[in-house]
Amino acid sequence: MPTVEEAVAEQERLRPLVRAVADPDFTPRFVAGLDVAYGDDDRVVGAVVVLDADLRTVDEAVVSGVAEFPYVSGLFAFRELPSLLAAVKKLTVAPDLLVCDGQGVAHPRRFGLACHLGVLADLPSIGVAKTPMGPYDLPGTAKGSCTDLVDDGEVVGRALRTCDDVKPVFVSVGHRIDLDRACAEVLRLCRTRLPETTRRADSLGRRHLR
DNA sequence: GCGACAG
DNA sequence: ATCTTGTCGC
Repeated sequence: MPTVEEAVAEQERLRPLVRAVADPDFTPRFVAGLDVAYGDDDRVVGAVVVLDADLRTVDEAVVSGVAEFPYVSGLFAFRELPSLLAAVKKLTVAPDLLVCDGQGVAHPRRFGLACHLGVLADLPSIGVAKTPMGPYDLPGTAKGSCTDLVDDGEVVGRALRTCDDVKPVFVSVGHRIDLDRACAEVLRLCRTRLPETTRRADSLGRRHLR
C-alpha cells in the first residue's frame, strides 16, 4: 500500500484523466451502485449491484477482504477502491454508470472516490455523498431543489434535495459525465433520500458480512 | 491549543 | 464505517 504522500501523488497523476463531459450518445441503461461494509478488525466487503431502467436488480457481486489503508479524509479511495474495483470486475452485466458512495470532483484535489473508480474502470461515474467536504448553501425544501457546491471559485458539485423535506445529498461528477446529467440520474434513482443503487449495495454488503 | 475531517 | 428496536408520522 502507498504512503500518504504517495497516495496524494497518485491522485495528482490521475486527476488530468478525468472528463467532466458525457459521450454524445450517453444513455445509461444499466446503473451500478457501490458500497463497502465494515466488519471486525478491518474486514471489508465491497458490494456492487446493477439496476435496469425499472430499478430492478439484474446483477450483483461482492468481494471480501481486509482494508489495507486507514481512513484518511481526502484519501478515502485508497481504503475502499480495491474491493470495489474487484467487485465491478466480477459483474456479468456491464454497467453504463457507476454511482459511488462519496465524492467525485467535490474534493480538495478534485479527485474523490468516484473519479478514481471511473478513471480506473474507464466508465462514467458520479459521486453521491451524505456529507459535504466544504460549506454549502441549503437548497429549497422541494424535491429537485439544489444549490451549487463552490470551492475556490469553482462549481464542483451540487447539494441536491432528493425528496421533499429531507436532508440534501451532495452530488459531483466522477468521470465521463456532466453535473446536470449526474443530478438527473440521482433524482431518477431516488425513492427515499439515498439512491436505490447505494441502498441496495449497502444492504448486500452487510448481508455478506455474516 | 482546539475543532474539523467523504466512509 | 459502527454501536442499535421500536416507534411516531406521512
